[in-house]
Amino acid sequence: MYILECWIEHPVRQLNQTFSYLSDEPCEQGVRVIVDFNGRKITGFVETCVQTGKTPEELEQEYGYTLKYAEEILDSESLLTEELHDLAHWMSRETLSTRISCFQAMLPAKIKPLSNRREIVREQWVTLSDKEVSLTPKQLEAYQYVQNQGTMLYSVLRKQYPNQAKALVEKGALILQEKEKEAAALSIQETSEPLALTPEQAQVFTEIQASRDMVFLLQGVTGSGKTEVYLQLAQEILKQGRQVLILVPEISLTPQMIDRVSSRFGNTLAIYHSGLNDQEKYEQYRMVKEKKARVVVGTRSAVFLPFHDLGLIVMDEEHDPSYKQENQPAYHCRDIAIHRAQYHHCKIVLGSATPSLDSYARAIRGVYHLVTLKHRINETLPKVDILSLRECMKKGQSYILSDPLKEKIAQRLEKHQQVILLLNRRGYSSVLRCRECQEPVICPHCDIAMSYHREERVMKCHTCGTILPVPRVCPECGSTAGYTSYGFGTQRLEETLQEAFPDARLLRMDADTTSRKNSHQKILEQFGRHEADILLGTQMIAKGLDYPDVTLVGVLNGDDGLNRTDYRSCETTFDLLMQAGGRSGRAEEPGEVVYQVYNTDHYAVQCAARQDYETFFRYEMQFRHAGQYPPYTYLIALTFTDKNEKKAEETARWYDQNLQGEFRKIGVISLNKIQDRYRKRILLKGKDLAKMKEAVAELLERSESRYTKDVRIDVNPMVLD
DNA sequence: AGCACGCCGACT
DNA sequence: GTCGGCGTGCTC
Repeated sequence: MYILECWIEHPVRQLNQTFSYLSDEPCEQGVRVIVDFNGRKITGFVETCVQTGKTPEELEQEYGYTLKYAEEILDSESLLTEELHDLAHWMSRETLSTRISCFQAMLPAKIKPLSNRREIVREQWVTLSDKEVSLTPKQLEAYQYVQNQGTMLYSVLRKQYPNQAKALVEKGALILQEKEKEAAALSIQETSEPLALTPEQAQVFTEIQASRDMVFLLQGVTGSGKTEVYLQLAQEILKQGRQVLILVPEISLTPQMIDRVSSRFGNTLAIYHSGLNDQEKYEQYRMVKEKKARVVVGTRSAVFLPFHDLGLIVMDEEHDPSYKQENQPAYHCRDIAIHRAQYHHCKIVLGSATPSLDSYARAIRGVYHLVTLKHRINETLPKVDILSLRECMKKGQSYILSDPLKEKIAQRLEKHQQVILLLNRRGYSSVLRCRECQEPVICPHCDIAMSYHREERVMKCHTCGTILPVPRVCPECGSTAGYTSYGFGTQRLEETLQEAFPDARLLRMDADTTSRKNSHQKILEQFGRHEADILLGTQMIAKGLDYPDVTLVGVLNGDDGLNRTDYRSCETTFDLLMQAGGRSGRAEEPGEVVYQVYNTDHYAVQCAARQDYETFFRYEMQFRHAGQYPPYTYLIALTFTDKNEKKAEETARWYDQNLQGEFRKIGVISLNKIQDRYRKRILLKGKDLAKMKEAVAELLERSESRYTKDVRIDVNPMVLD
């Protein structure tokens, strides 16, 4: 008899412990079992399996309760390597989340320990049997068809010989076997040869190669050729027979990165991202596990793939916020990647034009090895114009599209060149305010102003998705005076542009036009084929795009982000402006960039215009120091939600009173209500993250269940809203 | 989270 | 008298 210690599939913090079950059969750590848990059949995840000679009665004496038998063992071998198992343990301590939630985050949906998981797709294959049977001429033909193939899919045979296939199996001439569906290997020809490195690239390449350090921060201005350095480093690792992981922020937004990697490494490549369905993810997972995939390009979740022998991890655009998972477990992909690199004794290259302040500060302190690419390949920096919207509006110009920008767009259109316009706000106008009382229309479920979408003539809440008609009567003051619009979004911009340039072909890209699968790629490909003159959209178009015909990039309301209260708002604004600058003039034509902003003198705007990361870094670090924000301190955010505002408040206060340690407590702060749930937050700020985590973990441990549910914990939060 | 147990209001 | 409201507690 065996005793299985199992983690139970359960979202509740209180149940972050193993439960013991009996089994007559042994099994490995990391297999799933079906168990009866308080009358429900749910999935468990085996932590240990220990043989015992004791009888059930003796065990009952020892445990103080009756152990149940596990009802079914689902897997014959562990779903996780030892490394990944330990990683889950480490991750749950780092992120203060439950063990089962970590396992779930690491495994593809098909094999997650989830009770409602869907089945792994199996398919039927036929092979020849050695049995001698008499066949009709047509059956013989079908038999020989299989003989030629050796083995083949039953479904394919049926299509070819619909009347013979079944008979052959029934006669015993063919044997039917079930197999797990395998991913079709990508059949891409390896077409592209390594490019010659510039002296600067070569210097960086050899510095990384020769160094014995593990973590590298590659800071390179946009267009300096970081990708080629990654690819050549990867090439070296592949020669040694080891695997390479290339992490990117969002696959659909970086099609050009995929193209380059796949044309270089061809069919040893696996691509892993959220756009794949469950079966596709599972197939890629197995490709990695069986070492069929040597190079993997993937988003955040690809950092958990079961590599055996990683030789290199590359994390492109390391500052990108999509590397941080906002759901529990709220992990940062960078931390996981570095942890895995340690295990595999391999190098990890964090690359960015605008590294996160945390990473750059670490690089300066020598924790990471800093390498830089200061020059663009074509040696031309884009010319950046900072246009003051204040000035333009004083002259009575449009606050959407100023005259100088309009002028520049007209010039490009005349020359049949392309223009990209960035505006970080979708919809038509950001808010509608009552003409009488000036109150905006607020979402009934969230404390957030709704935005007006002109095409559908409705109000939308961008937080919860609620859609409402424009109210005829102001709910605040009862006036029927109507509304005035303030601010503007991508829809309004599109309209203004079309009026100004009736002949221009426009493409809009934002969350409203890209809701369907692959619509990102379609829009980008269309633009790439020059089927449109102007691409306008939210920041999703600011990432790694590289179109030779684009000679003008405009950022509208580029400093909008500075108005946010978040401590990172300058960093994100700077990043947006820098990325925008990098999009223009990457080929022969000189590029031009226009920032249409209110705060022309702000250091984030000024430094971005000069593509000057170092100066921005120095300014921003002063600000962070003054406010004692990261990277000078560490933060842990605890958010409490409840439909009942008093309950949320009460729970938050309980934590506020009971959390003790060497850190400051900021709160209790009321956040916006979202989807009818009130949110309260406490922020811990301190110098010793380990001690802060310990204090929170210890309090969670001794809390009653009413205090541990609906608590969201975020260690090193990226956004504080 | 579910599901059972438990103690007070509106019904046959 | 009982059916059922959902507060509270437990899950090997």
